[in-house]
Amino acid sequence: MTQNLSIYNSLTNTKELFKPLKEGYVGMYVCGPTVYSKVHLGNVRTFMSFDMIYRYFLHLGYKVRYVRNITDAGHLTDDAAEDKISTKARLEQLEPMEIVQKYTVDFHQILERFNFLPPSIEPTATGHILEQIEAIQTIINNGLAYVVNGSVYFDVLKYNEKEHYGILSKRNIEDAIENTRVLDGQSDKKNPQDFALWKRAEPEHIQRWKSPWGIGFPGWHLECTVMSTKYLGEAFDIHGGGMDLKFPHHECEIAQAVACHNTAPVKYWMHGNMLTLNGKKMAKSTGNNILPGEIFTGDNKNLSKGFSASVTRFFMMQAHYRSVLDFSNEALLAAEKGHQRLMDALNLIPKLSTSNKSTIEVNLWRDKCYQAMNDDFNTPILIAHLFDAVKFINLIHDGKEYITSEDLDLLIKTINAFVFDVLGLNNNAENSGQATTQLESVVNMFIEMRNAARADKDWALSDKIRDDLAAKGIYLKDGKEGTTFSLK
RNA sequence: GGCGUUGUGGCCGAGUGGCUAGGCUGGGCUCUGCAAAAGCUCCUACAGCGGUUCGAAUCCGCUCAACGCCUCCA
Repeated sequence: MTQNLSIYNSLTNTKELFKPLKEGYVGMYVCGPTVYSKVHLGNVRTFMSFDMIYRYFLHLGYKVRYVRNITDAGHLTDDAAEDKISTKARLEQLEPMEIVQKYTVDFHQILERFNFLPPSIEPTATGHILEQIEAIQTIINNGLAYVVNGSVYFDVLKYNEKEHYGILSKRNIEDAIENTRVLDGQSDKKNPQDFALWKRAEPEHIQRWKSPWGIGFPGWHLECTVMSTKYLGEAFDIHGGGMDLKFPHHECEIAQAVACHNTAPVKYWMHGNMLTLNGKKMAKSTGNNILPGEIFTGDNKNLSKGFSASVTRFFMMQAHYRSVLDFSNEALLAAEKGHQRLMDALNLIPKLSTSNKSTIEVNLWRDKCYQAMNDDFNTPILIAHLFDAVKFINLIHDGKEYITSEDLDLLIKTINAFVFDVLGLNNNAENSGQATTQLESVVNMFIEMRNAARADKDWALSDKIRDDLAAKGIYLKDGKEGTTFSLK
């Protein structure tokens, strides 16, 4: 089962059979958030894709070390020698680490709400300044970086003499040079393509550390190289991130790693695609975004109502992680109904009766689920198969198909594994054990009263009970084998 | 301007050189006191124009459109 998993590798632009560097183990690094503001739903999508991937590896029995960093040292902006975190800090009269703390907590709370598994290690850039300085020194020693006025730059042209800068993003440095815009304040660089490894801190700059080249702060590409190497080794299996990080960020990571260790750092590069809103990429800077909190409350001009975390997750899992997904209220409403249908079927499982023969091929169905996931984590196909199971369950419940207890066990085991362990969905209706049991007994009481009324053909009372319960979010359904209810 | 991706039925979204995606919506039927649910069923698409092929929506070319990266960005 684990042998035929194939992964689309952005480095080769092909699907490749996944073979871990060390049998049975997976090392995975994913670029985490810059904690200078609230994450928006687009950010969440990428992390969710890799959460699903992490979950599937675990499900297959791999020992996974999943590293996802927190960028708390800030990134350079193009027009000032200071970074986002420091800029915001001054505006709000807060310590940089106060901003970091605030938005790190926010990030964690959001992910927890969406039922994310925590990564194995969540290192911070500020916690690895020493390692970054060491790496810079190594690159300088290897002749691939130079020092100017207290800053250190990576010498892209020099690197490109022996290596290919652009191997991931499929660019040629020569083309890049021709098309580079002339930017102000880059006179320190030998070449516009060069990127900062260490940046001198201006006097007003708040985040600053001592280094052999003076007081400053690390360049934004370096932390990922240093932290991935430290926790996963000089070469590791999977590096993930959003499509928009491919260039320059990931390209620079490759160059830095090669410059340090003379070895390609990553075997499989994976890139999740963007979540768009109104056909455009979500971005903090343009205001074209939805915050996760707004999804829950519905407090956004693009939303007619709030949606649960699990519905949102289901919506995202209905698209392949490498496809652009467009967010819309209409799509969310559709996802909500589909999600409900899936959960209703799962709730029906305990009520199924078994037979001495099966009229459905559970083994075949199960294999199809694995085939879908093994084909580059194709969750939309998996979900299509899950709806086949929904149909099975409903038909068995209606007495139109039959299943043995062995097959039922397999069905339950498989569907639970995929719905809850791999896709990470929640079944809200069965969340709180005791409360649910008590609610169930009370609702069943009403159902009995209503059945008595129906037996007397007292439709007025019967309908009143149904309508009043519906008004409280409890919906009755009259099936062949009695009345059941669902919560909304 | 350079590099790249995409264009699928009312909507969202998979996939494929010839064979059902799936979800949502709408129509019909079964069931039902009614409704809901469930089941069955119908509406059967692949931007446009050429080319390759026995056969293309799937491969190639061009056109149009959209998006992403080239600057911080999931």
